[in-house]
Parts: sequence; structure tokens; C-alpha cells
Amino acid sequence: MAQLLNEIADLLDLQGVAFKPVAYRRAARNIEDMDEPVADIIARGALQDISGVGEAIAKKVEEFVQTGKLPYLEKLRSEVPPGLLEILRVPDVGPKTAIVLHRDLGISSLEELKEAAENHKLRGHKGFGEKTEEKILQGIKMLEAKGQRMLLGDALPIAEAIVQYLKTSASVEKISIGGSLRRGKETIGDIDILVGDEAPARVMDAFTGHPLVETILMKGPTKSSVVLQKGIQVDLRTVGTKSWGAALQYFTGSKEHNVATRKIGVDMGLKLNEYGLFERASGKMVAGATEEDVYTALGLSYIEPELREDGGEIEAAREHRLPNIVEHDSIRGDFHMHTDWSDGVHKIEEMASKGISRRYEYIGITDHSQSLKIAGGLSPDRLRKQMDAVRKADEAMGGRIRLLSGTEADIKADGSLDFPRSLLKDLDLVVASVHSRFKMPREEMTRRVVAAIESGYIDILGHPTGRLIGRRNPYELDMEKILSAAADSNVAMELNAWKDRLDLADGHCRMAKAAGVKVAIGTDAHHADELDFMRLGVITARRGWLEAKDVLNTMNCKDVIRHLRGRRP
DNA sequence: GCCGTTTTCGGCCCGACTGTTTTCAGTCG
Repeated sequence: MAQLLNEIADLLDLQGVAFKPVAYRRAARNIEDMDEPVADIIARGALQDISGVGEAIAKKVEEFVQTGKLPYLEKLRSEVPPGLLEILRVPDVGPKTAIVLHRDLGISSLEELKEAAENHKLRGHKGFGEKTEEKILQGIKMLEAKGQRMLLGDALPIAEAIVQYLKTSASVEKISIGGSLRRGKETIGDIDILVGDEAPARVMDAFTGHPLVETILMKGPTKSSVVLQKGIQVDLRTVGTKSWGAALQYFTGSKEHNVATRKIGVDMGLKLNEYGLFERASGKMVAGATEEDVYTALGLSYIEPELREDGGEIEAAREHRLPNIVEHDSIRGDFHMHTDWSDGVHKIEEMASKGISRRYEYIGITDHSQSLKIAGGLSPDRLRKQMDAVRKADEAMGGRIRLLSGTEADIKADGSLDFPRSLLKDLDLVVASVHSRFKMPREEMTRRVVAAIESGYIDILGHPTGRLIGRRNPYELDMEKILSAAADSNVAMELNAWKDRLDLADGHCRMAKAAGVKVAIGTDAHHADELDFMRLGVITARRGWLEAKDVLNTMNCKDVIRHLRGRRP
């Protein structure tokens, strides 16, 4: 649905229509952000409750869901050559340029544009010169080579390396990651970095001179963009230090959050830009040195970067009822990891020492169960042996960390668990996950998972939707039903922190919290270093508005053990 | 097309960089 609305926006753009494209894109984005199927929202009669969806768009959405057709879109498509849409994807080519290309030069596809640029047919026309021609060719090349969005867990280390490089090579005064990366989105389009410094020229030179830089897209006195190897775009922006807070606020986004905050400013007779918050009449600066100052001056509580998605945080900040979202150092343990007993790399003791170095109070050893042969799942007999091994290792730790003996038990197709109950009840911790028959119909899959939740033998539902970001869709599930069953049985939902899972996703975390279900962040580490994925999990939990009390592994060791033991039949 | 601590009509965030211009339009974030 969101795709169709975005297409309508593009087509309207290409017809030179004003304002409507913005409205359609806003509706598309907010519909896309919903964690509930559009059909269900329609059934609840709540379509127009979505911000940006009014009468006209609601009618079109309902029409499409009911009939599978959208005559309005079909009409637009018939009015605009289909190839013009792909021309819009070329960087630096927007609707105005595309219209001119089509109207004056008869270009109506990417192929034709490429050919015209290569044969220098563009230069000479009003507004088109040699450079524009080159830029368009370069843009088409980038489009063809364009990689997918990066995972949060892949982008973060690259960005941190560049920050470190600029700190040492240009000794900048202030520096921070910005953009979607600072907000902790699960995938990142490009990397944004902000520098607060009074003499930015040397910073720009250092940045564009970074050894990994392949192409310099633009370089100005305060703003530069480069492309690294593998097609990763990095934008650097500098401001004076007295504007640091306003600039960081601006450069963190999201775009929608910025529009909303700037509107609040407008309503108060203020103007917000990256240099500060100013009185519109006098031009006097009201705030800007810190983000806190800016939000306070707008009558808002400070809003954490992870919440800045225009998803209700502005209203909550105005009423000073924002959640006190979970901090990274509140995490006291990890509930999900594998060792060399199944498909992990390291020994129990090696995982434990990594846990100690992370200052954990406890870790759960949860190797695979017997059905998952491909991952060396443990037979009941082997699991008994491992329980002994974990206990011995635990004793050897001398109280520095507590090792919980657990399993990641398969939930079989019929909803039963992969070990006999007599065995499960002797474990400290049972994570249960779906690893087979991913394509079950929604109702059947829901029944399967609910059966496992209601078994009374599981503590945590592992990677609840099974999605792999950019690679595998979530299995079909009625999340409301799952959460309701979990609330009744006091079973926690895992937030699997492995970098391509992040499952539960942020939106589902909010649903879990609303349903009164606790979230357990587990890394699913198969290597000791992967315990560090915890921070991706915490970032996602923060994006899901979770507070420390909503997250199971903020509990201290004593309480966790009491909690788990209390659940044993 | 949407929306309202002024508003149900008349607005709709704001600025850097680029290229092609003799002062600005288009694109992007």
C-alpha cells in the first residue's frame, strides 16, 4: 500500500502538482510504519486515525484493499510514461528536471537519458551544461551499482572509525554521528557525521582525504559528501560550537521529526534551523548550544534520538510523559547464546569470560535442540551432560558470573517442544523458537506458537517473527494473539539482537509493552565477540519505547533466578 | 491532500551546494 501511495506521489510530482505529493508520501510512510495489516486497521475502522490519512486517501486505500484495484493510480500511470519514474531515481534529477527532459527532449526512460547524455545531446538546452551531463551519467552509474541499505550493525563500526579518524587527524572540538544511524534504525542508507568546530576547512580536507574515500560527490566550506568503497555514502557537516545543539538536532532527524519541531517553533513565533532557535521578529537567538536547550525552549522534554520518528514522541514530550527508555549499562545479562556443544565457536568458559568482561551478572547457555540437526542440536542425553558441564563451569567462575543452563528448543510444526517435559523442567532457562516450516498459513503458525507459549515450559519466545533483515520476510503471525497468550502465561518475547535479526522489531516492542509482555534481549551469539550485539538490541528496545522495567535482563541475578524458578512447573 | 492551543480555509521547515546564471532554480537531506 505504501509503495502504491509513493508511486502516486512520484506521478503527481511528474505532472508538476504541488503539495499533494508530500501528503501522499506522509500517508505512505505512516501506513508503512504500522505493525498491523492495513486490512485489520480498516476492519477496526481506524484508517483515518493514522496521521496524514484523511478522507480521500482512506477511500483509495479501502478501495484497493477491497477490490485489488486503484483506478486513480491507473489513470495517473496512463498519463505519464513509465520510464520517467526511473529517471527520478537518478541522484540530482528531480521532478522539474524530469519534466524538462521529457517535454523538451522527448526522453522518457533511463536508457534514453543515458544515451542522450553519452552523446552530449543534453548540453546547450536551457539549464543543461557539460557538468550536468557528467553528473547525470555519474548518477546513472551509481544507481546501477547501488547497494542495498546497510545493517545498523555494519554501519556503526564504519562510522565510529571515521569519527575516530577525524578526532585524531583533525583534532576536532566536537563530533557526533547523526542521521538514521544515531536514531538506531535497523537499516541505514548513508552515514551522517556532524562536527562542531570554529575552523572547519582542515576538517573538510581531512574528511575528503580519508583513505577509504573513492569519490567526492561535493565539497563546500561546511558540507561535504563522499562515497567510500562498496558504495557507502558519508555526509559531513560542520557548524560553529555555539550552534552545536541545534545542528545536532537538525542533523539527527528524522526529517518528519524536524518538520514537526520546526512547526512548533513557527507557532511560537520562532525559527529553528541548524544554527539555532531564533525569535522570528528580532532574530535574537533563544537556544542552540545543546539539544536540551532547543527542546526546552520549544516547551518539550528532551527527546532521545531513538524516539525521533514523529511517532507520538512530540505529543508525549509536550505533555512531559515520555518514557524513561532503557540505558545500555542497565543490562545485567544475556539470555541467548551458543557454544561449541552445538553450532557455536567458543567453549562455555570462553563465553563466560566474555560475559565477565562485559560486567554481566549472568548468561544463559542455550544451545540448539535435537531436531536442528544442521546446527548440531543436542540430544536429551547430550543436554544432560551439558547441564553438568555448565554447572562445573559455573562453580569454576567462583561467583564472578552465574551461568544458567538452558536450551533453545525448537517449536515443532504441531507446537510441541523438542525435548520431553521431564528434561525441560530441570533446566534453568528455556528459550523456544521456530526453525522449520516457515511458510505455514497465518492461523496455523499462530496456533503453533501459542501452543508453545501455553505449554508452561518456556520462558522466552526466541526471535518471534523469524525475519532476516533484507533476506527473509517474517513468518505470518497474528502478533496480537501471540502477545495476549504471552501476557496470560507470563512468557517473555525475545528481542534477538543478532545484527540481521533485531526481532522483535521496534514497533513490535511497543506492542509488547502495551500488552504487558516483558522483552528479553538476547544476542544469539555463536562467537564470544557477538555478545557485543547486545548494544544493537538495546538500541532497538529504546526505539520501541521500552523502559528498564520492561526488559527482563535489567533484573539482577537473584531476581532473574527467582523469576525463572518460579516459572518451573 | 491534510490539518487546526488563532484557523474548516489557507497555509504547508529550512538552508547548503551546484551549475548555469548575471541573481537563482533545482535537488537534497
